[in-house]
Amino acid sequence: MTTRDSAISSRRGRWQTAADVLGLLGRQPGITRAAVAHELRLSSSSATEVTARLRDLQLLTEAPAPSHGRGRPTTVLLPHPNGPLVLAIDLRQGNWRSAVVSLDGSLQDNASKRHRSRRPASVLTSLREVVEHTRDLYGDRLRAVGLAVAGTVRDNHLTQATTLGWAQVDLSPLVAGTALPLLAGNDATLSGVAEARTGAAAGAGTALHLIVEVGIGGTLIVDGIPAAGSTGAGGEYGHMPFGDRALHCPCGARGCWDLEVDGRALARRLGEPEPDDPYAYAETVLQRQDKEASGAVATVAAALGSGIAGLVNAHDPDVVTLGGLAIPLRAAAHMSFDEAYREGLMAFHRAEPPPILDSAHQKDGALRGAAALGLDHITTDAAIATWADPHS
Amino acid sequence: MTTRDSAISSRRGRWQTAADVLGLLGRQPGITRAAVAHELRLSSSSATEVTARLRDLQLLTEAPAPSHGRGRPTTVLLPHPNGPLVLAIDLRQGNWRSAVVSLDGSLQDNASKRHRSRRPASVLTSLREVVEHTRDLYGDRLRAVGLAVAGTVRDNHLTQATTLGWAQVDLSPLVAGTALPLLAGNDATLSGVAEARTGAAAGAGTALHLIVEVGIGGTLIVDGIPAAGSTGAGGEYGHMPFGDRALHCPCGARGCWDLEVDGRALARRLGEPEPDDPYAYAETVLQRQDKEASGAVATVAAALGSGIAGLVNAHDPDVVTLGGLAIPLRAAAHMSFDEAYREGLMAFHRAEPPPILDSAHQKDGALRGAAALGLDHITTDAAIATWADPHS
DNA sequence: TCCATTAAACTCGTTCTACGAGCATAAGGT
DNA sequence: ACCTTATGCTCGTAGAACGAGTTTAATGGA
Repeated sequence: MTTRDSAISSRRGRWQTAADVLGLLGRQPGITRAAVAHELRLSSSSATEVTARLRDLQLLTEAPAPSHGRGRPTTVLLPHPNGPLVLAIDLRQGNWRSAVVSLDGSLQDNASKRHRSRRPASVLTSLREVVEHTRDLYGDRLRAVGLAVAGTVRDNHLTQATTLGWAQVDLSPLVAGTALPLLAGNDATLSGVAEARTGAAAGAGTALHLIVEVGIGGTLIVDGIPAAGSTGAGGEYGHMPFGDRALHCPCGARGCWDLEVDGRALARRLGEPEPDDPYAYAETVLQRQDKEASGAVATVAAALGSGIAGLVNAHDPDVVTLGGLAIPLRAAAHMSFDEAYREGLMAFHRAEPPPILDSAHQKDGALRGAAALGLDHITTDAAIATWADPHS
Repeated sequence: MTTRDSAISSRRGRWQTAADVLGLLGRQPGITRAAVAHELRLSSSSATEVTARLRDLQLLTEAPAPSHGRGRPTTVLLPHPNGPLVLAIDLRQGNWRSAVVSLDGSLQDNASKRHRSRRPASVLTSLREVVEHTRDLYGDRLRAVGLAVAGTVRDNHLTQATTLGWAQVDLSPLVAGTALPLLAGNDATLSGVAEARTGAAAGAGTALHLIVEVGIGGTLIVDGIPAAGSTGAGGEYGHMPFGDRALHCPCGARGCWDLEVDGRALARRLGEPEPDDPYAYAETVLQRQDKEASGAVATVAAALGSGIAGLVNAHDPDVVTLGGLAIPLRAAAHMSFDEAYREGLMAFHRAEPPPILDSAHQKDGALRGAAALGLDHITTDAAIATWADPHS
């Protein structure tokens, strides 16, 4: 009992306040030291102490802040040039993107590449090279890898990835041999996290994020944390039975909302066969000016608006953010969308319906969400303790 | 948008560990001191210290625990006979119930009374008498009042309460003059909290709780915390458009799930007029043995099962718990319910569908949830500090 | 019966975060 | 120049949690 295996945590919460400061730095880049002290309710002496410790550890640096009115000027907290980094990767259907991220969430060394082959082994090898290259470049400064994938992730295994056409893929080879922790998550979930942390839903207690690509994905985010569910499959709003029960969904259920809001729905309305690439198909339909196309778009936009209303009734979010095709879809048929949204709301919500905003990060969302996942990992109490004393 | 200035300050306060211990006492009544130390990862010296402090403050007492095998026996932690108490109240349509709750969540002094008049002023006066009587009985030991109401609550104001027929009622008169904090919440939400803490969903990371009474209410609970939404209206699953869009719901929207799963739906299926009391009507239909009734029950049970499947697809809960009429409804038409549930699930979930369990607390759920709300309030760092030094 | 074994509680000295009080500092305003 | 204001710094203290070592109260075998 005396020799407890708690070698990791010398003392509980020892670096907790330091972790909070670094977390704030990621959520509000460029925040001043005085603002940090105010937000975390620290006394000025504590702020002095914690920043001094973080400076000593090469976790952050300070630069003079532009002064506002009287009083001694404060400093802006910035990530240290030798500070820890995270590699963020967004694995998409046709390509991947990566970036190296510092504690303030800023992206450097952006890279991207189309898949030569879409087979898991090939893609993972390609990504592993990125990881190793980054590792060679930054050495011990690189502390974690955050990964966004278009699929359901649980314990670093893909359990479901219909868009990629993968199944049961172990993602851990990505970091095998590097001793780097891999933090993987669903792309829609992570883009929602990015919106809630630093995007259009920043500051919202409850935020709902929805992305239309092929079908619809999304996530409910409460206080910055996504409701990931038991197996990481939380946020599959596309498979709520909002639609026509006569329609069979590839998922096995019937009447899925998925089938009403994407390129497949547009094709059905236009009497055309199901497109191979529903995303590209939807983009072409959205560019057409004819009456038929705009009618189909209006119908689909209405299905989107009415479903969102149902989710707003259920979750009562502060704000809803949209990504992917949902943005041009709404823009192309604002009237139909708004009407369906309002009519689907309970009277209770109609006086002040939650605003529906276009996502601020757009295509960067998933990458920034992956970055946030990685940063969360390296700004924990335990991770800072390890950084402070690697031999502990 | 709500600003979350307090969400950030997760700093460990002076009494934080003591608060954690008391919180554990409420979740696992009868827990031993050794188990607490193990769960909170405290060293034995810390456990000694924290229990000693809590004993000195008359927050808990210790009793010898039955020994299991060798070794020095540990003690069971029990609420102190002079320790703090919470008054829990469940305000229902026709009556109210109350109980005095100690730190282990046990209910004493149970009371209940039918409303003489259903008008807000009359009911609130009646409840105020309960509060004052309890206050007189227990003095300073009474620290908070937890209240469950069948309506939407925000900042201790009822903003919506169709079953009670109330609107915009300020609940604070209940505690006016007593300086007691009032913690009010929705009854469905709170019964879900009770299930997640100490009931059928205990230990679940993500739990979905659904209650059918008149319409359907519920809540999504992540790590013991309900997703209350922006204005406290989270969990209104009854107003998702799972149903027939031709049907108008009193809420203003169309096709609400609400209309498919309660007494009103049964009446519609049976070709009868809408009942005045859909709950009682449903109970009589459930007792009928004829073919027509069982057909209607099967249809309604299927609507319930299929909607739950949609919510499971969306939230991926570890477990679903049922309350109210949902329990006899499922029992009466298990086949229809199960079939609709399975068919509505995505293939992904079919291998291992989340279990759907009857609630453990049944009619006590809301009361126990109100108790949990109150206990949460008095087991915070700040509340313990005030208890320790009332003059601070 | 006695004693080794075991798990847990207790004691003591140490570490270290956060704080309060008081002082110093760097701006803007008058 | 001098006051005002907001902020940062220094120093001493409080007190929670810890590690190491010791004690205690049970079981179970010799």
